[in-house]
Amino acid sequence: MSERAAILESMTDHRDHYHHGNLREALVDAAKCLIAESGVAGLSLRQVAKHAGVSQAAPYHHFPNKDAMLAELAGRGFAMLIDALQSATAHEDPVERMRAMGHAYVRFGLEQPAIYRLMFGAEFCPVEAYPSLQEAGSTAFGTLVMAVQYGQASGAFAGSEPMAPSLAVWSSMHGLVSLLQNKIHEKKEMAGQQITTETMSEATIAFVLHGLTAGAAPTLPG
Amino acid sequence: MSERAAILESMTDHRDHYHHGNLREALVDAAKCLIAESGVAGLSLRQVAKHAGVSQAAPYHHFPNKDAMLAELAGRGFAMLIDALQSATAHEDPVERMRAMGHAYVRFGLEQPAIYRLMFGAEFCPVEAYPSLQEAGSTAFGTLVMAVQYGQASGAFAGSEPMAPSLAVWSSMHGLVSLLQNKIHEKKEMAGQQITTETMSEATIAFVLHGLTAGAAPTLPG
DNA sequence: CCACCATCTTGACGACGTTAAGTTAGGCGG
DNA sequence: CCGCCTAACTTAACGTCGTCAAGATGGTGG
Repeated sequence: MSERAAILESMTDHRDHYHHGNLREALVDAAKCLIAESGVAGLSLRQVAKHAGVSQAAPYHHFPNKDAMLAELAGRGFAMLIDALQSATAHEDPVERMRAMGHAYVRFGLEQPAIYRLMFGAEFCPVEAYPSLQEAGSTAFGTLVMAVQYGQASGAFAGSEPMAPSLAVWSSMHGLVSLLQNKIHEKKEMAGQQITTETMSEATIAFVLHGLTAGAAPTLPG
Repeated sequence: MSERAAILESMTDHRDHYHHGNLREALVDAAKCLIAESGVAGLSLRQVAKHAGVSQAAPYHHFPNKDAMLAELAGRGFAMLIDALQSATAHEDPVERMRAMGHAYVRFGLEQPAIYRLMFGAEFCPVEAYPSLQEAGSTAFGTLVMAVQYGQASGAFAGSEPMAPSLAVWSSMHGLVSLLQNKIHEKKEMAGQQITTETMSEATIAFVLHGLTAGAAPTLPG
């Protein structure tokens, strides 16, 4: 019980011991919290440290610099995204699987907008500098490619080359998330139409599915 | 001629006069230059000032703060984008017009990646705080909507409601630009395929056009 | 019981955005 | 033609930032 209490304490109160116990996790949690409030650009390492109840320099004993900490956040984001995408494979029907994948992607982007921008923003935390992040991104994309292949193999999707349609689908979903994050459907009142997040997602995903299933998919020169 | 010489001088040499002459333009130019090199996040107002040959506080006589200067940059970006999109209307054929519009959009995003990210990044220069930017964005989107309407009216595109397909097209193009900016086609070697920027754009635009022309376009609940 | 060493603190450096107060110089009334 | 007015610019400063160096702390193995 004492150990359990110590663990609980280390997760809730970070000021009892000089040695924090689990500062790394506490920092990541604090960063995740602050990033969700103020965005990536508004995040400061000093704020994170203060929020975790430690001094300004403490984080440097757990991360080489700020970018590395953001990379850690992005890495966890990729893990969450991959999980969400793979859970869509519960659907047997290729079309429904793809639809579920699209919805999962959009849901992740809207529930974790700051982390999503961190992952795909290309402006913070140079993803290029962290090979593990590139690998995570490739894994996530691979999940989509496999779903496309699954649909093509079953005859539900046109074509046999999965890369081009996969790229198109990913582009569409990524763009959709960007537009939804900017709440473009709430501004400009969209010619009087009442467009919600759900209808916009539904419409775009349906548009993409329509492109996947009907006619010949565009191909890349192999 | 003396006046002309003064103007030319003010555009090239910014250190001759205590009164700069045209510092506002010089600052915008310097910012455009620096932003293209180091990205939006790496831009500092002090660097811009130094690059223009003035002191650190000089910009504050022409812009209330850094965000306002970024907003100016973004505004000019939107103007460029709108011009590029509208030039696509030179094509009579609705499909070719839409294809040209897509290519123009992608070209802009790849030729001005930093400004593009500034315009659509949602992280810098809060677009929400500058109504003129929102209006510019709506104008740009309106250009696309009109092209969709044009295609629907001529029977080339399915459906009669332009908003849903327009959103889907915009999403796809925006996502495509993001992926291309991150050079996702160069990494991961794409299963051995040699995918270039052009083939990827072509394939995605063809995919979108296929969705626009074939079958029933998805609709939004009116 | 002590010495070790990872962990954390304090203090500092340069760069940043921004403001305040002073300086310069072109233009206008006399 | 002179002197003032004011916009445009300067220097100096404040607080915050990322980061590093040097010192303090305290649990743990010998």
